[in-house]
Amino acid sequence: MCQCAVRTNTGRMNITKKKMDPDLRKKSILACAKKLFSKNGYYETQISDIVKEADIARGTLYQYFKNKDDIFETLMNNFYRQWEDTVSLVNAGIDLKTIDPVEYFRYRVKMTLVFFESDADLCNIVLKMGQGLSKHFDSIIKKFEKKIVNLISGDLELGIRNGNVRNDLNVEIAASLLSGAIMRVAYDFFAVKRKSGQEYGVEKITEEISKIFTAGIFSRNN
Amino acid sequence: MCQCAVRTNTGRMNITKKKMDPDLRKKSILACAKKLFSKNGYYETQISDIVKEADIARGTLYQYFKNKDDIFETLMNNFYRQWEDTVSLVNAGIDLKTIDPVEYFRYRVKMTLVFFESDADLCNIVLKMGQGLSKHFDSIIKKFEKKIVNLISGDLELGIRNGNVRNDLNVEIAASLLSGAIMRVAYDFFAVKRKSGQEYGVEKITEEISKIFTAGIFSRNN
Amino acid sequence: MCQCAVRTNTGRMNITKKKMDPDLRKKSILACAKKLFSKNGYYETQISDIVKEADIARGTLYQYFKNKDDIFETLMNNFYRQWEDTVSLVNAGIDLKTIDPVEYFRYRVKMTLVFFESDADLCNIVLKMGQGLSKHFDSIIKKFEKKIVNLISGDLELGIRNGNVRNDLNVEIAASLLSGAIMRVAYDFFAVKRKSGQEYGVEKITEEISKIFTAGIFSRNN
Amino acid sequence: MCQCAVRTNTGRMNITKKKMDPDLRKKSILACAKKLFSKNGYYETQISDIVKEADIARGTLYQYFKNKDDIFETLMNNFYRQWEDTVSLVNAGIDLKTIDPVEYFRYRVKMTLVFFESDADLCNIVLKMGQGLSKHFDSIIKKFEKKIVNLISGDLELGIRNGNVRNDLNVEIAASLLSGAIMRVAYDFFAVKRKSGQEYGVEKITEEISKIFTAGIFSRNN
DNA sequence: TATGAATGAGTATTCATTCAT
DNA sequence: GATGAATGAATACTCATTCAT
Repeated sequence: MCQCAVRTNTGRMNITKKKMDPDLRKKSILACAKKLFSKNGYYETQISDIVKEADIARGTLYQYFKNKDDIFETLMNNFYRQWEDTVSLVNAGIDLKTIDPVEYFRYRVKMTLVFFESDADLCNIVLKMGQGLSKHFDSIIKKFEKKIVNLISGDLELGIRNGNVRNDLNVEIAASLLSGAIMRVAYDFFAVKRKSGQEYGVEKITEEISKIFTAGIFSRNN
Repeated sequence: MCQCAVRTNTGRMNITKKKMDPDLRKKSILACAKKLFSKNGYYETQISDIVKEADIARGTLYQYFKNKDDIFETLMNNFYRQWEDTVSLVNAGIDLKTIDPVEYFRYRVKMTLVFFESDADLCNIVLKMGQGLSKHFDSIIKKFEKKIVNLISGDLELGIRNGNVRNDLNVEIAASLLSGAIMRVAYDFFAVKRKSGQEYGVEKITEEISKIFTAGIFSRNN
Repeated sequence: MCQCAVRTNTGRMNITKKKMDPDLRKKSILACAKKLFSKNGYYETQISDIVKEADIARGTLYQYFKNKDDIFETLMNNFYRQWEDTVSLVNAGIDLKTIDPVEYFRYRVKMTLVFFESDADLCNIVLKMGQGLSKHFDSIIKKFEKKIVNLISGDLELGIRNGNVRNDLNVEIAASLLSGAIMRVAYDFFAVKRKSGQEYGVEKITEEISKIFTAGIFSRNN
Repeated sequence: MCQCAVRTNTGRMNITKKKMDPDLRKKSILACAKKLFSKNGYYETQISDIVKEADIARGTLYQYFKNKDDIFETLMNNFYRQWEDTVSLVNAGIDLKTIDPVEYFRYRVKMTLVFFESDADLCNIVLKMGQGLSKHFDSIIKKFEKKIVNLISGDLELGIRNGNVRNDLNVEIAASLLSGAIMRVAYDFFAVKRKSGQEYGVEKITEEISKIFTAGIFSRNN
């Protein structure tokens, strides 16, 4: 159960009123929904589950959200905004002029992982269900997918212009590859809790990813 | 209030019945289902859609499949079997003793892409919906995911033992990364038809992936 | 081919909704179901019949009962409980020490008939469909059947010990016989409305049954 | 599986032809149906079950019977005819003029039990499902029920006229009671195999039933 | 005559949404 | 605002019966 429900028992027999700041209530519903969507997916999560988890009445939910889709969309938009904030260079005070390109790549990877690590449920929803949802959500998902690929493409093209990235690199393919690689690692190591094997932190994983893409996998003599 | 009808007979009456070889019919249903699952996902594909697409009666479908899940599972298992066949080294007559390690890596990547390219719908289903489905399908999906990661891990470990792969590579992370990278590229370039941009063939993409992982992304001086 | 509609909203729109005390509603559904099961049997009673009879929406029924079986089981359990209450000696303040054995037999018979007479529908369901239902209900039916036979057996054995019942009576056969006899009479005279012939009340029938069995079961000195 | 199927394998691959005397085939289907109706009841017995049990094709069944009801009706009518034969006095060469009334009662009871014992399945169907079936079968069931009650009533009235049965006996109630008693005993001891307790034969049970009813029904001088 | 693939009306059940209280 | 009983279109699945082979 969500811990966010404040109960103010005013009635006597079977009416239990709960007064809560609308903003908090909305957040609480979102939190519960996120948890359930993450665990069971969009289709296997029922309104009644969310309502139970949030400890509110069925009807109450509809005072905060137009419908089930609205909840999901809100979650996705939040995700999108947070992701933009996290990976933004501006917020970090990075100076493109002075930063070392490999350092720069490492930074991007790290921030992406940091973001995913910070909210396993949200990350789980996006990475797991990604594109398996109805046409309805396509636009939102696609927006995010495009953004991430564009970001990577931009970085790669910049690198090529600066001579830091080899100029025969196919940016389109590389961007697709990088986004798949990083998101999959994030999913495997942060979204689903690893049953066996060592747990790695963001630093360690960032390091490995950087090394692979920086120098490749094979020994130098190849 | 109640008409109390003893089940009225419902057999068809005056429309010509087309009998078909059961094997063909099953395949036909599977083909239609695959197309629709690929297009609309599992949850948004209705039995009635499949039945309409296959141009059969509702009941006919249930003579071939226990239920909706059964259809999907069959599809997934087919996918799994075909994938194993395609990427198998044995079938290709590869000799691990003599093959060049980079060549070997290129071969693995290529066969995976070949496989995904050969059946865009099947590939779409697996890559798109991957883990976003009900708990029900977890075992099948997980089996495939595990298999692909194990395969990559095995290859990497072999490479390390042979001195072809740098021995400080974290195999666990690298395997996750590689599977994500390759499957994402397959999805982007084969499953969803690219709206804009150039179309690349398997050869071209294999080449790019190999280059990135063989030597890294950055220029040698890094 | 497929319209791919994301579940359209289906809540009611413009018809006045009558809210009812849940307890009353449940009782009302049960009453309607009882009536229909009695009239048409379990298999020939459709959920849609019950829903029509109760003047509620399809979905409403499922807020009160898990499924069709659940309704039937509830009815049977109610029956069972009511029967126990009715035939219980405790409730009637009977003193086994002082009561005349024939009087005692008469009392048992009478209370059973009283019970069956009080609810023709319930009695009809049990007596009519008795053992002809699916394996599902076996346990409930069997429980009742066993209970009634045990009750009679117990009475007979007590009678034998007290010297009131002839000691060469085969209790097993007699108990089966008595339960069949009494329940059949109850069914013939209370459950199905007699088309022709005289209507008898509980008193009259009790009297007749007692007369027939008294001489055959009890010791001569009675 | 029914043992009645004669297989004449003429085809080679997947067509198996069985030629059988139409009368035998019909009997075989009836035997299988009886077994299944007895075990699972009318509604829980599927055509596909019967067909499997009889080891014939679905369509073949419909060459022998109009529909499912037809099979059941045939079974019921057979039952009815056999019962009439068994309990008929004529067949037994009984002389009403000379037979002792108690002996006569005992004979009736015994023949009824003999009949039920001879075919546990048929007996099970009738006794178990009795009146819990659809309106459709009502007429058949009712016919049998009425017949048995009439038979008993007739005997009792004759007894009264002859002074063998006490003249204050309520024939209507007694007939209902007797039919219920005897059929229940038949069901308990012959239709369902007794799990525990002693097994009694027809003689023993007839004896007990006679003893119980003799004293209560017949005039004291008997 | 035997077969069994095909049929489709019928049935139980679900669940997002509404609205009287 | 909060509640939760009521809604009913939608959906999966069944199974007696038919008929082309």
